[in-house]
Amino acid sequence: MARRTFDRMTMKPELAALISSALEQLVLQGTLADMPDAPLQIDHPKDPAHGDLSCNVAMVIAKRAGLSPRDLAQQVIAALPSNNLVARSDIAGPGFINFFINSERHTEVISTILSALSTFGHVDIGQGRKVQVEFVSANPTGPLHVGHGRGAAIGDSLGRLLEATGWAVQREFYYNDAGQQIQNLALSVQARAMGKCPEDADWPDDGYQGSYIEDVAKAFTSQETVQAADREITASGDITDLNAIKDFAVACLRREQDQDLRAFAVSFDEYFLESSLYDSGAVDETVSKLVQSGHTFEEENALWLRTSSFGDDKDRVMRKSEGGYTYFVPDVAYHLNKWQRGFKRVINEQGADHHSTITRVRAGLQGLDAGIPEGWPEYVLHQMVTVMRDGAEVKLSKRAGSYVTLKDLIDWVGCDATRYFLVARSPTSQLTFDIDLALARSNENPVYYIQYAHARAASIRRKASAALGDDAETAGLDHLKCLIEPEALTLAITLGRFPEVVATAAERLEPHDVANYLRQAASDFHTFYNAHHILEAQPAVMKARLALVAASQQVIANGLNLLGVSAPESM
RNA sequence: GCGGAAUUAGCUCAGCUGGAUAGAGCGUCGGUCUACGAAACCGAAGGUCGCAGGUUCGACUCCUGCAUUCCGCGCCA
Repeated sequence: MARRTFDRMTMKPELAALISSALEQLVLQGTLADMPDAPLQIDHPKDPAHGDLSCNVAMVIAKRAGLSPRDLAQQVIAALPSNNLVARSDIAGPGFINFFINSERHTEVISTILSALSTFGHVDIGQGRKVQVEFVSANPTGPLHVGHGRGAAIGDSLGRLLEATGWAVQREFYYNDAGQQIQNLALSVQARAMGKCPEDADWPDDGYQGSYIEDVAKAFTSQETVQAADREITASGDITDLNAIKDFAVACLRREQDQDLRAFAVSFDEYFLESSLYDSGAVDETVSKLVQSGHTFEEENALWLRTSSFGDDKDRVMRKSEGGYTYFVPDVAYHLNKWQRGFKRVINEQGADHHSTITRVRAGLQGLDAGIPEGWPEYVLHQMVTVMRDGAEVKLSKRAGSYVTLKDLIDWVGCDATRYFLVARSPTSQLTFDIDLALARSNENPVYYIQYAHARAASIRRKASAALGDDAETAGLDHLKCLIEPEALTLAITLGRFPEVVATAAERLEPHDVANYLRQAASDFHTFYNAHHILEAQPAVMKARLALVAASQQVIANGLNLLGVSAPESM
């Protein structure tokens, strides 16, 4: 039912139906023994000479039919029912059937866009089902770095894509606020508060060295008050009270991370604290369930989980000989909690350096015998980011010391460019972030290239509306058959592909598809703009072109929105 | 050593889950503003898709080896 919104917006299913009935016809005639079992494959050819859509069915079934692909293709074409979609069809190459679509069918999408507006591209695949996207999930032990930025850009964009495809999305940030690293944080702040430096002999092992630790220490000793997402803490100033330092430091860094994320236009529905799993007893409960299920054993004073019976290469310690749990135990408890909250679908976006945790967490969940499917949860892993400037790698940040922060990037190149660059490449590729390119205000820079297309469209429409009033675009919908130039038709075809791009990007969990599409859409728009004057054409043509411009602006805005990048009216 | 990811034009990267002559952008070279925004457009040059086999009508895509790079491999998180 909901699928039909999608179907109406693309011509593929319509063409598939025509070909299917042609094949049925051939079966009735006895030319074919039966219908092909695989679904028909219909593609957009790269070469315009190969038509608008093409189908390979003749090559696929030729052998079984005992005919040459080209002969079979000829028969398929002859058996095609009459319709208003296909203007012409050809046989090409080894047996492709190429279809040329009636140009009115290409431009009718303009009406669809101008009535759907910001919902054009939405496709109801999820049908309101719940999905959780967990991303960023940085430890509150320091500022967010560029890797977190990549996770934030990808995760948030995934959320937007899933929303656009009909899912009820919940965005969650998991705070590891209970482990050894938090202890190190508190010790580092304490050391700073006592006037020590990382160079000193008695500086804590594995202490954090960035200058932000000094800031936290100063704030603590001067008894400042910090407002983090869900709590307010005033520092006692007592530098012997390690727990007080810990709570205060965590609050400080959470606040800083929250501010960075806000500057990055990323927000969350839920901040889930690891410590709450200890407080509620969920961790102990998880452990005893695993023990009951018989998937654990004791050895050398420690409790182990047989992760190797769930695909891990060796078994893993759950409870250390000194009594504490290893980090993946609360992770399992956390994911059980997600399952119990009713998320039949969960997507975790993380850095690829955490790859090894996947097997462990899934193994723990299987060991619970809680009816959780084997491949749950899903993971999207992104590879490392390196930052280049003036041809050299940038490694240090003033504030964090050892890594470039997300805030550094936003300060250098702005939120839009940062988000675009971090989301525009496949998560599986290592990413080189070129500061000089991101700063360029020219066609070197894809962000500005796309935004410029949007601003240009807005500018023409402002001029048109001042000269002609606001209804010229609507009137243009009655004259769409005036759009006959190849540049106009190419643009309209590209605009019409948008819902398919959104659906595919959401299904494959690959937001960079949208970035690539936008570059194509912007390019087609610029080409059309340069080839044909809009405001000086004959009235009917002018109005039709204005409608096309309005539709282009809308689609580019919708696409940029999926990436969390702004769509400026002027630049 | 084991596991994961990557390898495509000088550079940065796509390649729609197996389709036609492998594509963009940048860079290089050459054109286009007395008209709606030149932050743009048009054209040219540029390739052994890391290497070797295999699967089939058809392979950058799938399978098996090999090479190189990155990331993991703790009773750290």
